Formats: sequence, structure tokens, C-alpha cells
Amino acid sequence: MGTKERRVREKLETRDKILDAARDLFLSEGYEGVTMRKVAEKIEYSPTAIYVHFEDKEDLFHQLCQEDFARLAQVFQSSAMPLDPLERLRFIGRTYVEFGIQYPNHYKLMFMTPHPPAELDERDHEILGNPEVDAYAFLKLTMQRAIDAECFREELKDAELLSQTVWAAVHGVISLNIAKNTDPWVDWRPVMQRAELMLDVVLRGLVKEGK
Amino acid sequence: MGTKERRVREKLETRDKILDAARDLFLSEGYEGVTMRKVAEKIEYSPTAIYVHFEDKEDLFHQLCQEDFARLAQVFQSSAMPLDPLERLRFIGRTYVEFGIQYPNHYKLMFMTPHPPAELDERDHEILGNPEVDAYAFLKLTMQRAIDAECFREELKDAELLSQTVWAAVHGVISLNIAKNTDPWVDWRPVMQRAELMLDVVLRGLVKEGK
DNA sequence: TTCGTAACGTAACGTTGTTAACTAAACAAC
DNA sequence: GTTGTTTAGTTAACAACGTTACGTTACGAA
Repeated sequence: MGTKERRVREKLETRDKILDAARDLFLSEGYEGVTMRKVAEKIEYSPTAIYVHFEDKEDLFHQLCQEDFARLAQVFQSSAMPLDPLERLRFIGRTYVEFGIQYPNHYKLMFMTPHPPAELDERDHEILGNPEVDAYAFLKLTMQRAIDAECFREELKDAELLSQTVWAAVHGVISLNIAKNTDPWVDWRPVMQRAELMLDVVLRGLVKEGK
Repeated sequence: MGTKERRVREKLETRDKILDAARDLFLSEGYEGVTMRKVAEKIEYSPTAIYVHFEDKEDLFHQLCQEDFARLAQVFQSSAMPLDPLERLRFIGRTYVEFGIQYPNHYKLMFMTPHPPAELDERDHEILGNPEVDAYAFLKLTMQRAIDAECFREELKDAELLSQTVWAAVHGVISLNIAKNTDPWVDWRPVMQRAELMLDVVLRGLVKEGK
């Protein structure tokens, strides 16, 4: 009968309520600022009810990250994506920076908060390396195409290394902006100007001379 | 009499013992992993004794940061600092990355954790903009020299903007390493390899063609 | 000798993540 | 319809945390 399925569905609904409440709190309070009791209070459950659905606080955090990663990867499935590999890299970088600026709290949660190495479960293996849902895989694929099209200098053949470097470049702009944009020590230039220069400089530094 | 000075000296010695014990623990355990009780136990004092010397845990950590960042600025006053502006920029970047790898917890607190806008007091104004103690000012000065020596393309004249971009580039390598280096999602290349490529690419992207 | 100061200890408070033990309701089997 | 089983959720509690109130003890000044 459908009773079993209804039970499963009801449990998932509760799980989602927890996730939604937790996201709100994590985004506004940060990882350390969130307590299991606050999450529970927000959905009017007892604190321990959360442990029926999640192993512990870290697990809850990890599940949230998964969802937000997927949302980022979706942005790359845009029809505006250029065909030329170099312009495609620039577009990826720009889109990524815009994502980080538009959702600074999501970004902080995903890429600026160290957390213990998460175990990869079977669900993860469906995502991992799939460019349609894994943003890093998409970058790497585009990078490989650029390498194959001989856009770059001869010694630059490692798509993994190049991807990590381009990622680090744009990540540097975003994360420095999030952590330090109100710091009076530095006379900051507008963040998009910094981002555009970064992409320009890095891509120039990668390509063959005269190309 | 010298008794007063002896008392002050003895207090400073205790303070240093706390700082030394705390540094060891912070580096091996990370900020959250360190407890006041562990620090106290290491120097065979009661946990509350620490509060005679420091306001709270964050104050203790912050004092440590001060010391180690002063050390960073000192490294830039090294005799090993190259004369050539471009090589000097590379050296600054490399030194900065090495620092971030050696003191990940300090780095995390200072550059990866959004702070409420810090008030500038009088002591800060002695540091601000002084290249001998302000690492960013030193970078900017070096950048201006490189601009004056016409190392870069003609349209790149804003030392502030260029400094922020170079800083963001190395910061990206360090902070991504700190936040995500144990993440099994990415097949990371060695961090120093990523740093060297980053510096290479960024400097190439800045300089005049054929130079 | 008395008094004040200041470094340090003891005990405790409120909060945290988490667990053990229980409750209550729904379902399956007879 | 009475069982037994499963399970989402609760209550109470634990150990560990940062921190504070308050007591103690040593010592220089008067």
C-alpha cells in the first residue's frame, strides 16, 4: 500500500524543514553561531529530533553545501555560454564572481569555511566529475578544450593544475571582498573591476604569445 | 627599587609562557580545537589564571596574530629581497604564500573571517602605510616602482588596483588551500606548485609583450 | 603590625553537542 | 481486536566549553 510511501514522504518533509531552517541560520549566523537548539526552536521541534534525520551538526552542514553546489553548477548551463574556449573561461570566471557577490553568505559557507574531510557517499559519486552538476568539473572540461585547441603555452598541459589556478584567482577576488571589503586599511577598487582585471591578466598569462 | 620591575618582568614571563603554549596548540589543533583548560594544563596553571593576562580566548589568539604578522612584515625587510621590481613582486608573493601555509590558523582569522569594521587607533596610524611594518603598503610601494620602471602594459597604471589584484591572486591560492585542501572532491596539485604557476601567470599577464 | 594590591586557585554558571531512555502512534500479524 | 514491532519525536541528562564571582596567599608600603 501507499502508507509506506506516505511515511517516507512525511519524513522527507520534516527533513526539508530542518534544512531550510538550518540554511537561514547558517547564512546569517555562520557555522559556529548556529546551535542545534536554535535550529530546533525555529521549526518548533525538540533539539534531539534533528538527530533522527542527520547524524550530527557537521552532517547537517554538509548536506546544505551539496544543495548549494548544485545551484551554482546550474548557472553554468546557460545559453549565453560562449563557444570560444578562452571566452568561455572568462564567462565562467565572471559568472562565478557574480555568484559570489550576489550570495556572499552561500559563498562563505561553501568555500571559506574549513570543515573536516567529508566522506563521499554514493549520491556524491553521481555528481562528482559530471560537468552538468559539478561546477569544478565543468571548469576542468572547458580548460581541457582550451588546451586541446592549443590556446595556451606549450608547457601548460595539466588541466587540473590550470583549473585550480584559475579558480584560485577568482576565488581570491571574491573571498577577499567578502572578508575585508569594509576594512579601512585598504582603499579598495570596485570588486567587478578587480575581477575583470584578474581574468584579463590570468588569461593573458596563460595564452601563447602573439595569439 | 627594582622590586616593581621584577614583578612586571615575572608577569611578562608568565604571559609569554601562556602565549607559547597557546601557539603550539592553535597550530596543531586549530582555533576551535583549543580550550582554555588545555592551554592552562600545558603550563600547569589553573584555567582562570589566563584571564589575568588576557581578556578572553579571542584576545589571546589575536595577540598571537599580532606577533606573527609583525614577523611577516619583517620577512619583507629581508636581504634576500631581489632588486628587480618584477622579481621583487614574485618574492613577496612567494613569501606571503609560505607564511599562509605555515600559519593557516592565523591566516584564517586575519583574512578569511569577516570582522566588524575595526576601529583605527593611534598605534594603527603609525603602522598604516608604512612599508616597514605594513605588508600591504610594502606591496603597493613595490608595485609603484614596477609601474615607474615601465614593466607593465601602458593601461596598467593604478598601483592600488594592481596590488589588490596580485594580493587576491596569492590569497586565492592560500585560502582555497586552507578551506578545501582536504576535500576529496578535487584532485589538488601541490600548493606551492599552484602558487608558483599563479605568480608566473599573473606577472606574465601584467607585463608588456616582448619584455 | 597593618593594610592594600595583585597573581592565582576553587567552585560554579550558563551553554554547547550529543546520547540514553522513554513515549506515542501507526502498522502488520494473528 | 488484541498483540508485537517499528519509529518519529520528547525529556532528562552528560561531559566539556568559555567565563565569572569570590576566596586565598604572598608581598611591598605605611
